[in-house]
Amino acid sequence: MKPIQHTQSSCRPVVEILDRISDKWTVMVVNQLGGRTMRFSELKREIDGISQKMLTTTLRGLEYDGLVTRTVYAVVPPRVEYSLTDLGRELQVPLMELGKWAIDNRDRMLAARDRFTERESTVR
Amino acid sequence: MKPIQHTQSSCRPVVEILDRISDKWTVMVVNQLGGRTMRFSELKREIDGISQKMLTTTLRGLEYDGLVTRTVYAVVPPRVEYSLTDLGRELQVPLMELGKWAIDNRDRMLAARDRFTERESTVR
DNA sequence: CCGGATCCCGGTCGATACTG
DNA sequence: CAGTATCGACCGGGATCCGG
Repeated sequence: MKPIQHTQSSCRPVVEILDRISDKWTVMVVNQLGGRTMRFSELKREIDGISQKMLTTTLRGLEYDGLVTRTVYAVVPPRVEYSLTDLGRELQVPLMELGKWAIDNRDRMLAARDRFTERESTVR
Repeated sequence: MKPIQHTQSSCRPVVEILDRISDKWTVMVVNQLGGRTMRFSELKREIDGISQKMLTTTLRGLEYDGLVTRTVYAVVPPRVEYSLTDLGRELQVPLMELGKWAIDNRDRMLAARDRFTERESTVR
């Protein structure tokens, strides 16, 4: 009968949600999709380094979670468009800040890595 | 000689940084570590579902990236303490907002999943 | 041709056991 | 207590095939 420490992190459910939204490709896709509607190939072109398989998987997950809408046009060649839902646009707010942090602090992280490596080589 | 579209997402470097900071366990560790210093076992206890291996790996990565400080006390039993650096505390700001979003919108995501599943079964 | 499904392979993750 | 070692399971990436 231990008292439950209700810190946010000791909850399995939160981990489960974080596992979906704090994924590298999820962050990239939601940030890229921001605002406007985009085609599959357009997303693939813009998001550097993503494989078509992972883009498909990520978009399916986002659709399942109600963050993205998928619209198929029965034309040839096929045309499939993706856009954020309301929930997706709300998620985009914290994700964009994360992306901004990444851009702003990249150099500091790289510098820290250099210091770490250098420190290691002097200690040994 | 194609013109470079300098949208944030088409930069490999940003993907590389995002890959490190938008990782499930990284988010959990930084959020848990917020403010105060913690021991290895304390982190392991608080972060639900993390394995000792992934905690070690994640902490090593965070140390390498200059986000966390690792302090070893030469006592027996061993005592190793971890705390956020200045850079880590700055990263914590967007990460906590992401965690907050996860908590606030969990139900909406679960509801969306139900709708998705239901829709699938009716279409078929 | 576009969007995506499938197969194979290599790397990563997790559980368990062991050590200073 | 705070890790390392090991091994099987799973996941991501690339190549290839396919349906409209």
